[in-house]
Amino acid sequence: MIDLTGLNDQQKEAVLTTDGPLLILAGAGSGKTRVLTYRIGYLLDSGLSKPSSILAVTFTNKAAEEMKSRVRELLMSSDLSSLVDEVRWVGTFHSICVKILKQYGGAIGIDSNFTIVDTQDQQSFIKIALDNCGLSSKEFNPKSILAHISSAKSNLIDPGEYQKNAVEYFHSVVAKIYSEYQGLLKKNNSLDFDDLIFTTVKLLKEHHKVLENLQNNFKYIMVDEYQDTNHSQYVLISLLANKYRNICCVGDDDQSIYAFRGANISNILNFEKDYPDSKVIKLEQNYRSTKKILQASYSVISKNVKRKDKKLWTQNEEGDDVVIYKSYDEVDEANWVVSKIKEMRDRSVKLSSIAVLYRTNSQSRSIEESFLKSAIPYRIVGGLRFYERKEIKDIIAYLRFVYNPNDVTSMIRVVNVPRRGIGDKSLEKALALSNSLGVSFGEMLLSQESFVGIPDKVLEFGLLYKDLVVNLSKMCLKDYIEFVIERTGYLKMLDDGSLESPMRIENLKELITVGSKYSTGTAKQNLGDFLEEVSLLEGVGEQRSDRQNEDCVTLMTIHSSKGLEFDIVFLVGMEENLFPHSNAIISESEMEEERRLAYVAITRAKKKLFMTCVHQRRYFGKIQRNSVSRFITDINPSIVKIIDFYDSDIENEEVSVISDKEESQFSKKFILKPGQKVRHSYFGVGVVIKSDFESVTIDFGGDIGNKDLILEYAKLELLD
DNA sequence: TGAGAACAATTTTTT
DNA sequence: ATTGTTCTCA
Ligand SMILES: Nc1ncnc2c1ncn2[C@@H]1O[C@H](COP(=O)(O)OP(=O)(O)OP(=O)(O)O)[C@@H](O)[C@H]1O
Repeated sequence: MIDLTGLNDQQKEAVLTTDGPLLILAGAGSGKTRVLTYRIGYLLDSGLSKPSSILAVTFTNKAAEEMKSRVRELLMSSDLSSLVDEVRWVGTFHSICVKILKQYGGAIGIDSNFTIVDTQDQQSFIKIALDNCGLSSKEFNPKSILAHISSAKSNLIDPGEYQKNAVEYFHSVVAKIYSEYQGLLKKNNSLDFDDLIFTTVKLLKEHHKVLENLQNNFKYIMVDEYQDTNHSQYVLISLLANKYRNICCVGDDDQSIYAFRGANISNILNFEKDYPDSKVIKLEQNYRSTKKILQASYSVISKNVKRKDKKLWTQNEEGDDVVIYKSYDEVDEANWVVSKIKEMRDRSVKLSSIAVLYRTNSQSRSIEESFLKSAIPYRIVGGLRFYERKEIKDIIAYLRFVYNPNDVTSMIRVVNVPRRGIGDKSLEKALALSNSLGVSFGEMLLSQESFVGIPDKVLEFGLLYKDLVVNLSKMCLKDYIEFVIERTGYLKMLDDGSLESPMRIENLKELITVGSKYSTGTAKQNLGDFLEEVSLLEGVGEQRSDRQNEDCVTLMTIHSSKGLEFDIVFLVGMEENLFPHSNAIISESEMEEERRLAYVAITRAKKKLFMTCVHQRRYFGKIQRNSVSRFITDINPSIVKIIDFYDSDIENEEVSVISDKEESQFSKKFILKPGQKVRHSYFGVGVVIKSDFESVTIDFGGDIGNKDLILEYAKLELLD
């Protein structure tokens, strides 16, 4: 039995409103995901639906994972554990579309063993496309072209239509490349991320049978984080829901943070127009955070002008002040965070209840280094992604070529890795041969005896390929991956005693671990599923067995933290130009998105929130100074406690906190004249060069030289 | 063909 | 600052 007593009245209503269109519009931590989870549980428990008739989608892997695990937990504790494995249609938009395309894609000429190309592959294809069109990739930035194509695809615009709409010269170039690019993908039996959705929509629109089939199957559809859907995803959902109209969308317009990749808030704002018979439920009680954290989040989000005001309340306790640490540089910042975490660990706080969040992936570097030194276990989500690492991509390329003898792209990637003396010339010759004979490159290698004119070195590679193919059905996937790494000479190549080699070998071991999940059946049977999992980037690298269950701190971008919650959150790099990011500051709408992002970040915290900013930070190897983020100064000072870096060496930092307004007010009154001698507690004695109301430049002489300080925080002592 | 030099890009966020 | 990409020459 599903126990609904853990829900408030509105939540209960949302769970029990099973039929007809339903929109749940609610702020952070108000239990939206909880409602979805219980709704799934209730649908199953009441017998209203079979597990396979429920479709629940969201946008990020992390959020999908969260939803899956919450559903599993609920079912396990409600005597419904037998159904857990049957709830199959819970996942990201992309993974759902892959499932649909694998099954029905044939109708529009999609081979069921298609590969999904990642960003790097996409860029190579664009470069080739440019080349084929006689255009230079110097003149036309491949990234920019890709961005245009991607946005076209999320709006369901195909190359032909794009061409028609093109006004500027650049657009017509994009149109040409777009068309060429699609041709290349097709030839390689590949789809990119945007294609997964676009193609599925096309399939549903063009093949009524398939659409009907799926419409009949998905009796209940639920979408989490609906504010993040783009046009193509919106159309997809509308199509699927059009029969039963039992569609439940959940979201929060204040948490829309993916507009940069085409997400459209009007999808959620227009829900009531799309479904005039819909019911709208608002949830206003926050169950996650303390009063102070909630207040901080409100003072940030309420500054957005293009926003429907909604206010959350909570019965949770007042909680502690938001602690702000102003550090010297990113190393100091990281060390401070780690030292705080150490203190907490010593007070037996669970590390898994702690998260460090940042705006950009690059910030994880300094934090990670500090963690490594301190030996505190941590886990980085996303970032320099596992699957993007060269060694992983290389082995995957071998596997793909084995799986699909047509996959020339993968073959080209590894044919000479490690070095086999196969250069452009030999390769071109061999490729031309297979092309002219109309056989796949793989087939040609396998029956090489029957072909003349293959270069010697390529023949040798062919023997290796043959061996790989033959062994595919002889062992399980885990052993097979190991075999490939060994047999191709890849391991030997890596093991060259260089600095990175142990790390790379470690990564390959991790890949083998991912493969070990497929323990039943041969590699031949599982390779397809494995490759699909890997290309959907579903948390590879986090599945490492030794890390999975270990109690460790989570490091991730704010974007990937959406939908999650932690007792303790550290928000690092709270500086102007970093967060809000410099690229966003010029545009009003992007600025609002940054602010929503800050709102998401703050509302991840349940009990304690720390924010840090630095005095100076290395950026492209250069030192940059930025002022404190507006998202810090927007918070009501009465719930904030500030700690400055030069005090932190002193034993008890709590004592030296400047929290009274009087004190900071007082220091603000100083207007320093050039030539004034001052003493700074960190840099020592110096001479003022120039000063205004807020900041001061001081020459400390020697190695330190000129420093720009913020008057308010640099507690300066005047000397005569 | 491969090694090394010269050069360019990288750091906004995800699938 | 670091890493990857392209160019040049032996
Ligand atoms: N009625 C309730 N009673 C007790 N706890 C609740 C209740 N509703 C939600 N919670 C708790 O509040 C927290 C936030 O819930 P949930 O993650 O579902 O919110 P959300 O609205 O999805 O948040 P977000 O918008 O940030 O994703 C969870 O820890 C959940 O267990």
